[in-house]
Amino acid sequence: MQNSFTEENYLKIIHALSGRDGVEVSTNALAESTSTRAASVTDMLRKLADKGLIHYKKYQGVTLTDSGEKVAIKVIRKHRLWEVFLVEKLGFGWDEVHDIAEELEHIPSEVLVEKLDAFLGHPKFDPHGDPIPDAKGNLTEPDYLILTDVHVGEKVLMMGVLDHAPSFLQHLDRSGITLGSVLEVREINEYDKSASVQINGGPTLFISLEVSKNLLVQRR
Amino acid sequence: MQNSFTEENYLKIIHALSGRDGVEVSTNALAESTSTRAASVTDMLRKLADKGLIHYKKYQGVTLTDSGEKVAIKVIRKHRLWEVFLVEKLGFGWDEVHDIAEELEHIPSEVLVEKLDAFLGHPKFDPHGDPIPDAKGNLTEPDYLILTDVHVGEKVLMMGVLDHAPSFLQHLDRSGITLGSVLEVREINEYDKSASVQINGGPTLFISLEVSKNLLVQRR
DNA sequence: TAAAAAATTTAGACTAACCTAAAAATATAT
DNA sequence: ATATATTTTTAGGTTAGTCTAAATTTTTTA
Repeated sequence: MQNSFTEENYLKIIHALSGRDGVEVSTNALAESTSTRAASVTDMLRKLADKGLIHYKKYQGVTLTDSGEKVAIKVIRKHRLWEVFLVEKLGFGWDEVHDIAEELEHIPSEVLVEKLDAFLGHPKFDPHGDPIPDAKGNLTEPDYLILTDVHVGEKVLMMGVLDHAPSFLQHLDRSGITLGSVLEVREINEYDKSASVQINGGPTLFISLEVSKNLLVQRR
Repeated sequence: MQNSFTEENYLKIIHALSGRDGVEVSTNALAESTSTRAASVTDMLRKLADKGLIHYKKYQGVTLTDSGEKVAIKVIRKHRLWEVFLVEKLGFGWDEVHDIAEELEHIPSEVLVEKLDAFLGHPKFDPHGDPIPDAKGNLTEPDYLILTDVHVGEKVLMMGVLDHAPSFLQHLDRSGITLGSVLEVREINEYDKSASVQINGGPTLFISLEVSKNLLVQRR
């Protein structure tokens, strides 16, 4: 049986909120993320549970079943592949593609996804550095550091972002920080934890804690 | 205001059934084309009329208003551009793309369409030879002949198909007939109007009236 | 041109996905 | 440990798009 646009969105969001360790997701958290009311979420959870896509006991929160996880990962694969297409082929900025990919991710057709993947050269990461699940549904989150965990003097490689908000991404653009940038932490301000960071051996700039918390990096 | 997936489909189908001269389309014809019942069509027509997208008087059939025409042509533009993408970039066959394009055509975003158009090199025709409306909504149907109107001895260029059914397109593939093929009518059978046609100066084959009726060609 | 047939619309219902308001269960705090 | 606050569910409603069955209008035919 085929899942609806809405069902796919719930599964995707449960996957995201559930995290790597598959922790229970609350009704309210889902209401927040789906921009609906808790009562509507309860309706949908009953439906998803009936279809065997989630584990649901009243008042206890939900987790994905294996079958629900499979669906969620397929949606994520499609979302991230379309984002690569939009940026690499159509020339969109990384701050512009989320909403469009949000629509494209629900286009059904296995063969479309596989042909798109091949056309794009089987990319491993999307324009925000998020890993793209393979055709079999294997999704391995690389264990990056957050910039706040980097010590003064260390040089790291910019690998991804946690916040995908256009305003955040545009801020990075204005700072000259993109995927692959080399960041050297020069100084950390004791008072507000802001950092002085040298970008690609060039200009040094101040990065607020808020920004640091959303930058995923890799040592060396 | 934004039109729904379903509304867009009705407008697109009314456009198709209405033809160049904008003739009235009947409720039953729409029921047939949308795979719904006449009663459902009536409901939708009232809604589209309320939105000013169609001219509708009870029992009299419908035509598009200027505003409805605009929406229909935008959908057609998207459908045909996505078909070009699927065939030219992803390597689908012309017999495989209709259903996928049927989904993609409803993805909203003006800028997506324009970037896609540019990426594809502003194509004028889709993989079935149908003209692609430009960004301003100008759609000029070229006046092709149907193969049945071609006389014995004439050489024509294969420009498009009227039937988009996969089985028909696959039949053409097997016959070696594609867009751009040169067809020379050698003989027309008086009895069943089947034709002997030489393809690209090579093999000559028999083409039934049913097939001839669906081939759009141009004198050269 | 009246009767029969066909096409269309109306009436009343259904499902998916949402809502508000109220009730029930769980969590927190004194 | 009980009262209060928070979270979640239930109950009952709404809208878009569909349905069937019945009523109405238009078209065809005799």
